[in-house]
Amino acid sequence: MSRTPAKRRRPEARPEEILDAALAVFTENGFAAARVEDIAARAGLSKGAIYLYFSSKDAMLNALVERSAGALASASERLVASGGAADPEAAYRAVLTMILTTMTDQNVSAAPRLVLAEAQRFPELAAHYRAHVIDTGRRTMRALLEAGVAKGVFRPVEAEAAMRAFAGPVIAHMLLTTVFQAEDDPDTDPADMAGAIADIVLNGLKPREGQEI
Amino acid sequence: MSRTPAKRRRPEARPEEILDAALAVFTENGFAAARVEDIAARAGLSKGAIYLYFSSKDAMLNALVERSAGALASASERLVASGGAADPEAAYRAVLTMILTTMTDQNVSAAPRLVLAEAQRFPELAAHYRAHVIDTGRRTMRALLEAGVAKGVFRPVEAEAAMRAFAGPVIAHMLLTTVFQAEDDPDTDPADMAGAIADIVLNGLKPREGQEI
Amino acid sequence: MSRTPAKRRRPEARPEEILDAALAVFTENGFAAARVEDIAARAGLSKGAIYLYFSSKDAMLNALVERSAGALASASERLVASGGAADPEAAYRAVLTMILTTMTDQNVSAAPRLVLAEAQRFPELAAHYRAHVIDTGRRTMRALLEAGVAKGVFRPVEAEAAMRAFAGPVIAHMLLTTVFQAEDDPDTDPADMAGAIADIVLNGLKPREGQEI
Amino acid sequence: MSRTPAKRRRPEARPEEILDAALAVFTENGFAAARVEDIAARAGLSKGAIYLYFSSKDAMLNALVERSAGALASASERLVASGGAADPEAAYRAVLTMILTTMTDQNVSAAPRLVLAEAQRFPELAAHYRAHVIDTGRRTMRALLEAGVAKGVFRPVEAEAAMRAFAGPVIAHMLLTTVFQAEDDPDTDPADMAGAIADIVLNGLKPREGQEI
DNA sequence: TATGAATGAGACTTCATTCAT
DNA sequence: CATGAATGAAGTCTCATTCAT
Repeated sequence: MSRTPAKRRRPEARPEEILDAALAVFTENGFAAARVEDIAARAGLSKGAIYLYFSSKDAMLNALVERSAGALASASERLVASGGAADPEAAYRAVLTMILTTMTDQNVSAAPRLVLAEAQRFPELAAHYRAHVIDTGRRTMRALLEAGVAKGVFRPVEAEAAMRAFAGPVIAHMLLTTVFQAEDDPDTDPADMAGAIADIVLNGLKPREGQEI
Repeated sequence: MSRTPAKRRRPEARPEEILDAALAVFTENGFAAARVEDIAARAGLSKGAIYLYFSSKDAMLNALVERSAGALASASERLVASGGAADPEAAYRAVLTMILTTMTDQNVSAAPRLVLAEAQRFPELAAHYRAHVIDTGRRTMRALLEAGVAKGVFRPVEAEAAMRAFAGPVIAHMLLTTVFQAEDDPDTDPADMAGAIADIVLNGLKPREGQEI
Repeated sequence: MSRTPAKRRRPEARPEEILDAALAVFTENGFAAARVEDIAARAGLSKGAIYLYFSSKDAMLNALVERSAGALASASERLVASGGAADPEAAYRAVLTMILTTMTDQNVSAAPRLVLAEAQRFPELAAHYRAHVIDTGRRTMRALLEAGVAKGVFRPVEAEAAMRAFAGPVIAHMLLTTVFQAEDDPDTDPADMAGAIADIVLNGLKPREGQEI
Repeated sequence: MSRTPAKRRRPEARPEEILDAALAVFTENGFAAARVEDIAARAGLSKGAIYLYFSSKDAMLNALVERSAGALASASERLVASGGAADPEAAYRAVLTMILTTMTDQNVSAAPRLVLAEAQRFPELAAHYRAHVIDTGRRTMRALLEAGVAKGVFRPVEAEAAMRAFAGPVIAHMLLTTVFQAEDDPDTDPADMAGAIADIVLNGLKPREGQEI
């Protein structure tokens, strides 16, 4: 008459697991339409247990975004450090390839997409992302650009425009391969796509003879 | 078994007015969190009156997206037509300037941003936008690109990559100036930004001597 | 540029037409779920016009029931008058045949069924029907019974029981052939059914030899 | 994004309690006009709790009717079994007395009355009752009748007519003592009434000398 | 008289959150 | 720590009723 042992839980990683579940449910249904109960079920917990780890649904969203922002920011920071100065062109290609490859993965792009979707409704969230992700990215690119100009491989261009030229294609690619993906879309290899985009953008930054600016 | 009444006249443009109100409320709060009553209030109507024009909240979203998609698609189509073939570079500059200028207006960018936000949750909506806006844009760009290659002012580049290079900066700019806008952000002139971006991208498409592909 | 003439209306009978429409819609959907707009449509009028003739939905129900009650009561009263005294047995057979034949018609039974359905919710309505229809019926039957007893063709039986024995089968038949009718139910001829029922009930009222009460 | 709480224990008989409450409210106001909140209040629960047990208001009505149909059908079946064959006349008297006694209780007659009221609007509901209650009753009566004919105590009469003669008075009595009851109505003892009705109906079924059919 | 746009109360249903166990 | 029954606020949608035309 004894019960089955049943799986023991590893309670240390609980919050992380919950956030994973929350991210999945949020991206699928949108934050407002996501039900805490679904998140709980996905995390293998009961509704009530969620509140032992997070004080509210909002708190989960915040934690999620912060986690994502932190990851992206530190990734970005690692990039500047890792010898971008030595060969800015190669660095840019590497960065682009890496980002496009990662972002093509639905799981990785989920958090940024979630931010995109909810930013309007939660300004603090947008602000956080802006402060951590966007500004870090901006610094990264600016550094890359300055290094390139210093080495003579890039023309001196307006930094904000360069930033849009750099980051825009990444966002476009992410959207086209996730939210706006059609079933019959041929899925291009992210690395190839990164290469092709880099060809255009880097070429666009090259100094042209007989050109002042 | 009794209620209270009220009055008002019907400017037969009601549906449009309601959609305008809906767009505003949806972008502000997100679709799920938007209350029909708020939309009604903004449209100067009572809750119930909304349902004389739209059968449901969902129907409003659909109508909204269709209206926006139609507008964008026809704008895009007009572009191909209007002598892009004659001077693809000038055409690209014109297009970019136009789009950036319009999209900087919160009211114009509202619908596309709404689609971005809700696409995940409403796949049919994403499909509609994809079929009408994205595919039309794709055709437009491809035509521009081919014209340029034919004239020898563009290198032959991978069309999908070019599309990301073309459209990406626009999206990036829109996001940076709307959702991720900080108060202390200097607001750059859209035309200047368009010019700067065009410099980079067009330069990136120029044939370079001693270059095969 | 002239408009078509369109059918002129006969405005005198309006209220009656509206009541007919109301009866149809009420029986179909129940009073609460019936929509004034549907009644109006059925009557060939606009929603608002209904209120020119009836002050409320409730008023229509009342008028309806009163009309039906009046008809039934006067029919019942005519019965007593029409020489029931001469041959009570024949009179009972005639009455039963008549009622069963009429009640088998969905349109005729509609009002009584409506009363049955709504009586609980509208006590005044039930009271009205009771005072006009049921009590008149009760008097009719009592007269029939007394005439029969006087002539020696009926035993003296408890009047209330006789009333249930008389009226009950009619109600049962009405319910079985309307609300509880199955498609594959053979539809018996009302006159035959009336005859068969009369056989049983009249036989039940006959004096039996060696029987005191 | 926040609510208030409360508590209570679950007597695991919740569904039954809710159905009892629902039956009361439905019969009082009719299904359409009944408010879930009132049902909840009568069951000692909050509005929301109802939906933990029933998925909708409709579901409650269905459950209610099924519960009632089951009870009536099994009661009816028990009757056939319990030696109706031995003495059909006594059996009929017993059945009639029992039913009239039970049905005079407002609580017992509530469900059938509800079905009567809503049958038109919910055909599946009528069909369910017909299949389970009416058909079972029909079989019961037919068995009783055949047993009586076999024993020579009943004349062979048309079964459908007999059914109406049997069941009709019960329905009539139920309606007269519930929905159409006047305050000043003397309330007759159900057993007496059953006896008086049985006298008439059974007498009506007796074979009469010099009678072929 | 007749229309039908408009109102707004109201009802069902959902779901974040709490707390007794 | 965990559960899940319970609460109740809130939101969508319906529809009786009114009134400007």
